[in-house]
Amino acid sequence: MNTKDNPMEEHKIMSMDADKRDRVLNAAMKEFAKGYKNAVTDAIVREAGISKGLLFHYFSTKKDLFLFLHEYALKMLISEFFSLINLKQRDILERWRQIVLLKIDLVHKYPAIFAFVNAAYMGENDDAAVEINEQKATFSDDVYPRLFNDVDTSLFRDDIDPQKAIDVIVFTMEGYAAREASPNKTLEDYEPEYERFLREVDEYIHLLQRCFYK
Amino acid sequence: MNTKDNPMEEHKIMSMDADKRDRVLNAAMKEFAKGYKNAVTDAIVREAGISKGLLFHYFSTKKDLFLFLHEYALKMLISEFFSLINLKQRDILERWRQIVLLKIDLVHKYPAIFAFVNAAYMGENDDAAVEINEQKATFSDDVYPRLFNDVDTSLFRDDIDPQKAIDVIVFTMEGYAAREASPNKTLEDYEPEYERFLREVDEYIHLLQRCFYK
Amino acid sequence: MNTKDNPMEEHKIMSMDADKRDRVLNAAMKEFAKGYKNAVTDAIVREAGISKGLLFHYFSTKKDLFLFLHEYALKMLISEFFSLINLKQRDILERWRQIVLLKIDLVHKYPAIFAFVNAAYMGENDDAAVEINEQKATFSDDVYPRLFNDVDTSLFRDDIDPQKAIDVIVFTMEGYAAREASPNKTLEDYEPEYERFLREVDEYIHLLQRCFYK
Amino acid sequence: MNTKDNPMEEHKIMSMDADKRDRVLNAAMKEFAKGYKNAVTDAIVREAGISKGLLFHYFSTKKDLFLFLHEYALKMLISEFFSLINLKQRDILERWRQIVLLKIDLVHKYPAIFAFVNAAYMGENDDAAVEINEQKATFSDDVYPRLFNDVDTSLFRDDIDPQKAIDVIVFTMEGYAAREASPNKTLEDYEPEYERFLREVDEYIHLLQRCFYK
DNA sequence: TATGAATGAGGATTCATTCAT
DNA sequence: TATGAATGAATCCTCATTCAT
Repeated sequence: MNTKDNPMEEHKIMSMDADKRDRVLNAAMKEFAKGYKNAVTDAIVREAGISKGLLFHYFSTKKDLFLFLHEYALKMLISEFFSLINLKQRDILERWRQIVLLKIDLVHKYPAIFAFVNAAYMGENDDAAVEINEQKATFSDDVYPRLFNDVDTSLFRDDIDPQKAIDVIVFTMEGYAAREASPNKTLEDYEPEYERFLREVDEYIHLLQRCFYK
Repeated sequence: MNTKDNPMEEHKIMSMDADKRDRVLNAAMKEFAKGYKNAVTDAIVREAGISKGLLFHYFSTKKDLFLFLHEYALKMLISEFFSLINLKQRDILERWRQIVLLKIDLVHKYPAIFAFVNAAYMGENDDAAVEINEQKATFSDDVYPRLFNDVDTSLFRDDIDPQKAIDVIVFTMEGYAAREASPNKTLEDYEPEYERFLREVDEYIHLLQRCFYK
Repeated sequence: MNTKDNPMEEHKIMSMDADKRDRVLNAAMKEFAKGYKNAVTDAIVREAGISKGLLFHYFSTKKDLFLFLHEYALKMLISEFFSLINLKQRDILERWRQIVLLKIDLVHKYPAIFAFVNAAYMGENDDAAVEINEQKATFSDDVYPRLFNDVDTSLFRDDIDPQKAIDVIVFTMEGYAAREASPNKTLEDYEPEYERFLREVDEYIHLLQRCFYK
Repeated sequence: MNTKDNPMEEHKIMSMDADKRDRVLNAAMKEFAKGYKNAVTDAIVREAGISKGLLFHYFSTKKDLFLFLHEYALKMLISEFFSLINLKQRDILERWRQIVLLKIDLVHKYPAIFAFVNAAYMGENDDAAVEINEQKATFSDDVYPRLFNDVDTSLFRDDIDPQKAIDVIVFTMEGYAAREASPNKTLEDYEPEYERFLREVDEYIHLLQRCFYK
């Protein structure tokens, strides 16, 4: 992930006019949210208002576009995320509450990006799938340490392994999010539920505080 | 879910010679593990050793085959799973250990089925995707209650909500499984890791016992 | 059309049990009413309640079945028609009235046969189309002379060519029938119109009587 | 039928290079002369010298192509026909002679179009068949009134219904044309017969003049 | 850079016909 | 005779990618 061989910085598309580039990338994300195979390049160029030829001038293949986009989306979300989170708060459970609120904000700010990243699967055996999974792995390897390495483990009871406790907290945090997220729901469907989400998250937090903290 | 009006029992394919049917269904699962769109009917018939015409004699469309297969796979796994699990053990953490072992067994017994069910996506907005999601939802609605409704909640500390505690346990159980499962790994890759898995699972179990139980 | 090389008499199907044969031929007519290409052998055997193999035992190809059926239907209609018509009446206009009534009767008695014969086109360039057209030509060559050769030409004005007058009458008779027949109408649609038909036919007859007859 | 919202004018194909478009439409007509089902898209593109993809770029389905073609052919024949006919001549029998000559001209000028329009069936119960029939009905409803509404009925004998007389004339005109036209004949087959045709047409005309006119 | 017409291999589905029983 | 499972060539349509301008 060092800057030297970062494919993004050197990608042809970066020399495109910024406005147009945004149109292309947004159109592509929107289309790829259907899944790689279901996405059609024609729809992308139509939505972006550019020609087929130009798309393939900048991205030599559909796969190239997809891979670039995935990396781009992931990087954008990460940098946005870390620019907003307050890493001063070293109580992991309090941080969790913060993360939940931040995630809700980001989903609203970049709904298309989330939809795209979630849908980015491509079917397991495809050649590009490997690269995608590597990107996702890199994402985790990059993000989780930054989020959870510096937490204040002195808050935990002395008779428990802090790393395992952190794991349980993270699994719960993500498990709950996954349970509430349904592929068929739209942003509007979530709106009326936020209060419940926050209340339930607090209940998990309190439970874990009572059990894991001194 | 009762056997009488189970659409599976009445499916044309059930009148096919059992051996051949198994070849077809296995070939189809293997191919669909790539994802719906990536799967090619030609590959299925080649692998199954039957003609294209015969496949479409039994399944009127690719989608029909896919949907049948998904239901079939889910039902088979569920029934196999429940025929092996000991529901007498009402300590949820002990039951978890059992489930882990059972899952490892089943993954070895039916690797293709697991690969298929995991990969079964179809691209978000397809009409059939809705059916798949319904099947998956039905699966959860059917399986989780049977696994976790009758656990002995008297083991939990009196000052915690047992349902939330169960949630945390289930999230941990599944989160750990998901973290260790990688789409790029084959069965052989897991082999040398089982001891570590079991040790780590035990560590989570002990942590939660110490924190959640009286 | 002489008996010696009449393919019908010698056709394999004639050795089939009469009831079953009727089921087959009716089913086939019904299906071929959609047009040759649109007709599906599966539908025929399903409707007839016989096996695919048996159909192809009796008719070596779909084309054979179609051709046999066409000849069969035409012959049946002709013989039925001539068994009912009174050829004593030698006034061509009176005979026309008779023909109209007879045709209405026959359409009601054998709706499927009429539907089939009308639809029997097969697309011009097809190899079988030639044979069909020959059968239709033979039909005309066979029927028209029997219907119109023996009419009483002495009724016509002396200053007109009787053959041309007969032509005009036949053209009118058939043109009117074609104009009223619509491919989208069913038998029921015609029901309430018969009175109008008969009245209009009479008007043409009177017009031609007044103009052509002495 | 007004030009403004004529769907033809707006069809994608109209943006194709005129030469190529003609090749495509001619090839399609030639192929569809076999009937809708017998026509094969491969043959069309081979004959037109374009790729499969291009055909389906302009016509989203085979049916779309067929329907467009039918409307196109009908419209072209009608406009050509009316641009040539002299509607000053209000004697219907004289007009008939004109129509016959005109038709012969048109059949020579556009043999493929005539072949196509005659063969355009599609099999009775298809949804598109309904549209075809509507187009044909519109055609008749459009053409006949323009041809026969303004004829000079004062020429007819006072004791006959002019409308019925016109009907008889039209039926004769069309009946004779249909009798002489055989689906198996090619243009060359007709060549040596024109003199006979014209003579016979004149005979019918004289017969009807003598009988129907004052 | 920018266009969009053109390509053609690839894929799902149909259906007449065969053949072992 | 009778069955119906099995075949596979034929057909419509899709879509990533190229290329002349």
